[in-house]
Formats: sequence, C-alpha cells, structure tokens
Amino acid sequence: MDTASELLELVHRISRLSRHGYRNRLEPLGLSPGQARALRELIEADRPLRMVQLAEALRIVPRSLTPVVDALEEAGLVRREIDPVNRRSTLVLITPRGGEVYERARQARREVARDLFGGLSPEQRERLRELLREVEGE
Amino acid sequence: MDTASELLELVHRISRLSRHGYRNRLEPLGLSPGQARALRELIEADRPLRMVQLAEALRIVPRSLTPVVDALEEAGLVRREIDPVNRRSTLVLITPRGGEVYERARQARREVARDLFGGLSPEQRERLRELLREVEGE
DNA sequence: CTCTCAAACAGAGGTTAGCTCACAATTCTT
DNA sequence: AAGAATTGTGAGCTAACCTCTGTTTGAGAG
Repeated sequence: MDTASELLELVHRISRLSRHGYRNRLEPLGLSPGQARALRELIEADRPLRMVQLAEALRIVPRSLTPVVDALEEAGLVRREIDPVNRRSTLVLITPRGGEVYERARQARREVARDLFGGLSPEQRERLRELLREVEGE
Repeated sequence: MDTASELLELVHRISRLSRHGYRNRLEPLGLSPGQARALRELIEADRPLRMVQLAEALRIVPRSLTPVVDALEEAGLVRREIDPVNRRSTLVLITPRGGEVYERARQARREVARDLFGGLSPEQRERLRELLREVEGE
C-alpha cells in the first residue's frame, strides 16, 4: 500500500475515533456533533447568520442544515427570526441558554482533543497542524 | 481555539473531503466506500474470513457488516459459505469478479489519495504518516 | 409598474454508516 | 446432559449527508 493510500486510511480511522469520543462527551448535553458545530459557527461569527451563510460555513447544503437548526431551536439554544431586510431569509440567533450550553460543548471538545492528540508533544501537534492545513488548503 | 481543537476540526474536514472524492470515484464501479474497504480487507487477508473477523478488521460490530456483505454478494463480488469447521460461522470469500473489481477500486483509491495528498512532498507525507500513526495509537 | 427570473427555505424521500437489543442455531464447558 | 457462550441476522434506531420540488419573496428588464 502506498503512503498516500495509507494516509487516507489513517484519516478515516482517526476521524471515526474522534467522532465517537465527541459524541460520547456531548451526549450529556443533548447535542450531536453536528449541532455543536453549528452552534460554534454561530458563536464564532458573533452575529446572527442566515441559513445559507451558516450552511456555507459548515460546508453543507442549506437543506441539510434545516434539521440541525430545528433540533437546536427545539432545545431552546437558538432562535429563528425572519430577516427584516430580506424576508426570504431566516436569521439564526443564539439564545442565552445556547451560549451557556456551548461553553460546555467547548469544554467537551477540548477534552476529546486532549484524549486524541494528548500523546503528541506541542511541537508535534504544531507540525501536524501545518501538514493538515496544507492538505485541506487546495 | 487551541491547537488540539483545531486538529479535530481539520481531521473532520479532510475526512469528509476524502470520503466525498472516494465516493465519486467508486460510483462507476457500483461500490460504496464501506464496501470497497470490506473488499480490501478480504484481499489483504488473502483467505476467506468469518463475519466476526472481517468486522473486527473493519472496526465495526458484526451486525453492521451484514448489509455490506449482502450488497457485495448481490453484486457477485463475494460469496458466503458456511464454515465447515464451525457451522455457526459464515466464511466470506472473494469471487474472481470481486478480485477484478477490487483492482479498479484500488486504482480509484490511489487517485483520491493523490488528489488529496499530492500537494505534499514525499517527506511531508512520511512525516504526516508518522504523526497520524502516533495519534491512532498503532 | 408589471412580469419574469432568481434566491431562500422547507417538504418529501433516499443513502451510507454506524448502533442496540433480541433470538435461533450451534458449539463449548462442566 | 445441561447451561453458557458464540455467531450471524431480523427489527428498528440515529446522524449526517444528498437531491428534487414547491412556495414565498425580492430584484432587475422592459
């Protein structure tokens, strides 16, 4: 097996490991990894986003975002609001409760990251980050 | 965002990219990535495997393997056979056609790997491999 | 100012890749 | 011989994606 193919396999496995750990740690919060990611994009944007914008940030098609936001809204973590300047659009806003839950989700993510990458030295992590950015960047 | 958390995100994105590319390239062969992986484990084992063994190689529970093997059998790429030495067990065997299709799947995988990791020098790929192996915990 | 076209979202329905729990057949242990 | 464990699968669930359609709304052409 050539190196590149092995890399493919390694990425697949590590991604599965991380999803698994993430899911477990988020479970007590009632969040799925996808929901946590959506919440994070909203927090990081630091302003309400339209569905299309949020979908783009998550690199999914808008239709796939609908059930994610449905669940978050159901849980009272975000709110939908019609965009006053363009009534076709829906703005997604974080509620105070959403902010609180996100803080805990962030903590969970840090723990997973430590579980997974804690075996590497800071220098190794930095090198890994550079390499992966390179891979993602084209 | 700390480095470890960013690594989590990068792995997630790259894994999605690779799955996507892999799926596209396998589509003409009528294979899903999971089916291709099962085929590969069988080929690499170079002997018939029991369901449990194959599931273990793929790191999934046996129940999840059943529909994968169903599809491969349906397509005539593998055959199920009762293990003569233990009639509870099912052996999964590759058919000649399975071997042929796998050759093309392997080619597809190499192409995806090149698309994804082709931007790295051989030394970078090697370093990346070492780091990811470390993370996976051999 | 209307008329058409495009954008934004959600309904309906599909796929892959997992999971658990329950159960029948078989084999192993005592 | 009886009880316990192993093996595979039926039934049924979830997450995370997708496409195709249809409705509402906005924006630009004439």
